[in-house]
Amino acid sequence: MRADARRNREKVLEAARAVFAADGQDAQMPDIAKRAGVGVGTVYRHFPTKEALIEALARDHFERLADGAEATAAREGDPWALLLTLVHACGERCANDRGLAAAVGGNRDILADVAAEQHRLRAATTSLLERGKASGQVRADATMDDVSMLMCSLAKIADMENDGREGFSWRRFADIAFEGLRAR
Amino acid sequence: MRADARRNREKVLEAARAVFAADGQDAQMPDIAKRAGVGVGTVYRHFPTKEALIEALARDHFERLADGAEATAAREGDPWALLLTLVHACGERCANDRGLAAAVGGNRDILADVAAEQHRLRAATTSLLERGKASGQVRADATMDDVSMLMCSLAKIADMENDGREGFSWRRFADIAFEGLRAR
DNA sequence: AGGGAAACGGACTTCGACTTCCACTTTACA
DNA sequence: TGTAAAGTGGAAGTCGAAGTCCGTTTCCCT
Repeated sequence: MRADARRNREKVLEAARAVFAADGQDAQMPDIAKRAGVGVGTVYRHFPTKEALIEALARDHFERLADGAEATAAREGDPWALLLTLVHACGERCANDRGLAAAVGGNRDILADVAAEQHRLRAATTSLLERGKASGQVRADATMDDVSMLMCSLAKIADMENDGREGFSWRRFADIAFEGLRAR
Repeated sequence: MRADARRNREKVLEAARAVFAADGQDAQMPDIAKRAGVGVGTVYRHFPTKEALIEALARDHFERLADGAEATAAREGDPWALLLTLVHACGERCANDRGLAAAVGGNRDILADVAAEQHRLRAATTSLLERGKASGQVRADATMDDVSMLMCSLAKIADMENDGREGFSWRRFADIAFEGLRAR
């Protein structure tokens, strides 16, 4: 691959990240091209469709999420606090990136393309969840899917907060909903 | 208004209800017209834009939600159970109607148009919330917005469940997240 | 009954997005 | 340096969905 091509590919990815972060899934290709300082043709040379571009970004995002989750799961200490950390990290990222929020709460097509990363994320979360159950802090019937739902709903609330919905706070919501997983 | 016009208006509303329930916000106008057994021109005669049609349906939905909430709030008995009933009713309706789910979790334009109905819903919920606090079942710092966020997230989870997302269950999620409002 | 206004239907227009195409430019290599 | 292949830009093409228009039909009132 030619050097200028590789450079442009990076510029496109970088621009796409920014534009999708700001506008979510309905970011527009010409905007991305303009921001990258290239023509739309160049964008399409590197990513045959908009969906392919979204997928590349989604993979990137989920990789980071999974990395973060594995790092958190590897830490010593209070499982409850670590789980909360993990959930907060998800909220934080979704709040800063509407594209990610859309991907997390999004259609199954995209999620299928990042199945590997998703699996790592689930595995890390599950291990923390089990630790939490063992320590008696997490309710015994909690499942990975419960945490999944929590994360997805969190993505939605973060997105609505970004939309300017009064009184909405993803941090507040995360704290409350997460309490529902506590053993009693 | 002519009799046939009124009849057609009802047919359109009825069809729109069904199509939006099944397809959510991206239901298509020709589909609605076909289902109603009329031409698209007739649909546009009664509702100048797609948005106007959505708004009419949303108002209808929120009216029912508000009515249900007020009825629940007026009942005697355990405030906690009544609040849960109310939250479940919201989930149930969202699960049965993707249009409603989209409206609840949706853009502020639509919600602004049903401000009055939303206000009744909020008022009824608030009164139950206060009863719950007074009885010591609900955490003292809970707010109406917390319940709002819970309902919106519930709409999202119900929608994802309808999308066929494995392991997702709005009832399960409602129960868990709602527990987060319990006083400790 | 009959005339005129209201309503209807659905082909057509518009519009806004994604995507393609190709004349031109840049790079890499002999 | 010259040349062929790779890459570029952005105007034009395509496509799907919303919305319009007008000849035809239906209804209501006298």
